[in-house]
Amino acid sequence: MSKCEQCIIRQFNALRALQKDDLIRLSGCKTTHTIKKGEIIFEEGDNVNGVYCIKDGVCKLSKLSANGKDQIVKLVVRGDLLGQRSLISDEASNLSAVAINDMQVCFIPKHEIIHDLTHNINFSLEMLKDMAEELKLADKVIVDMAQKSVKQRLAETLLYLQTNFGEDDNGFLNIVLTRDDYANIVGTATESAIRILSQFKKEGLISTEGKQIKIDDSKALKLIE
Amino acid sequence: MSKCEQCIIRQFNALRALQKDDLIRLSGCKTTHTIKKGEIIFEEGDNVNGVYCIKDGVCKLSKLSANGKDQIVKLVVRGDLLGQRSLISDEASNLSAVAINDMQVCFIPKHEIIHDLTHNINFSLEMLKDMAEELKLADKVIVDMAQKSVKQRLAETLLYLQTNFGEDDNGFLNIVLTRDDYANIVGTATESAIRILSQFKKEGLISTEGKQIKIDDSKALKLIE
DNA sequence: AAAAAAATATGATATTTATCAGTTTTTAGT
DNA sequence: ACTAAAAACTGATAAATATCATATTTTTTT
Repeated sequence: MSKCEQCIIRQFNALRALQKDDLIRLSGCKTTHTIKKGEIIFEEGDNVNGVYCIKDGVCKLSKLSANGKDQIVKLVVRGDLLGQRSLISDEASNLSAVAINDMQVCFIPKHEIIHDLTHNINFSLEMLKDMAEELKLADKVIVDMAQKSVKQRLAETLLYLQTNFGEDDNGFLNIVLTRDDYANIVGTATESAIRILSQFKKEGLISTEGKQIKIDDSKALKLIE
Repeated sequence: MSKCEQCIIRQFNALRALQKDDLIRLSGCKTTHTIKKGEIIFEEGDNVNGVYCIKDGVCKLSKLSANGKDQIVKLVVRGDLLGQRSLISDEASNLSAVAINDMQVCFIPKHEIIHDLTHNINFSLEMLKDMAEELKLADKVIVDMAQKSVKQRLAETLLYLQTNFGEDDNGFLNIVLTRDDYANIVGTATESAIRILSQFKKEGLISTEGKQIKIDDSKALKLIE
């Protein structure tokens, strides 16, 4: 069982504000889990009862729309917390979380997080800062959704993945999404996402090998109108 | 000069967590302002240096997109705070705020808010809760933008205005927006917003008198596809 | 290794939305 | 009350995107 006080992951999120004794307490009650690719961590409407600290892997946060399509709102990655939003509001989750990769996570029960939030002002302030940052990002997504074309949004998504996940030795993006995921990030029909990726390929902006995507001309992707 | 400790508006936002002595301190350093319809409160990129508490009136929070159109992200109303997001992140504002009505606001300097955030855990927790609520709302907007048609979004906006602002004696919405504002909330071209409103009118869903809009058939508006 | 299922791909077409151009109506300023 | 400017409106058309149908490829299961 790994120890929170020795875990470097906490430096990436609000848990960095906790002191040694708090971390030791967390270590005692947290549980570590392996989550397989495709597994549902929680669904819209579930009571989450705690916070997940992502040690490794990626999951998608999505919301079902009236027309039956899932809209991916955010990718949650190594170092992020998952589940804080609804914990703080003390309500069921407004989003579903599904693993995109095999994941390693620690689950910290709600009670413990509440304890730290109410007793450690540095922790609540860090949480507040993180939430403010998330809100800013969400505002940006709203504007992009409302004002940019599907092609632009898809190009931006590819560039986002490049800067945030990097590339492997062969130049492929270090994250593999289905075409359906791309469509659900960008907010379009799966066929449209596929079509645009094909077009990018024809124009030499990207190349693909199965689900893997390589960005060949990021400059041109940035200039997509 | 009105006194914070006697002001009921604070019950509507995180300031409700403050005790009498804190409120008296705020009273001493806050400034009260009248803002005329159309006036800019702050712009994207401005340093806001404090938080506005809205005593009366409405303003729009918007962000300029690459194509030169403003996207309205949120309407800020009586009882809301304005400017917390960027204050907490300690950075320039990511949004512009423009008065839609004549407004009455109190401006509380950054330093004072920071003082309360760092010394009063109830206050930071209330702020955190408010921010979590905002984030949930933003997630919903993202999904709507991505998955619903312009017509649906416009219908929803009308219903939102009805429930949040109510109607006057003649049944008109208690808030008056320009067609351009409607377009910028919904994320469409001004002509498209106008066209859809005209269509709603023809179909008997709404009626208009200048900029004023009356909802005649909210059931039908809810069923728009 | 074969069969079934799922994901990817592409074409044809319909629908939605944007753009451009111009007219009418409303608002604001003197 | 008059004028100029801004906002609202409408039509014609173009562009973007969704939908439906179907083929191909990849993945999973047996």
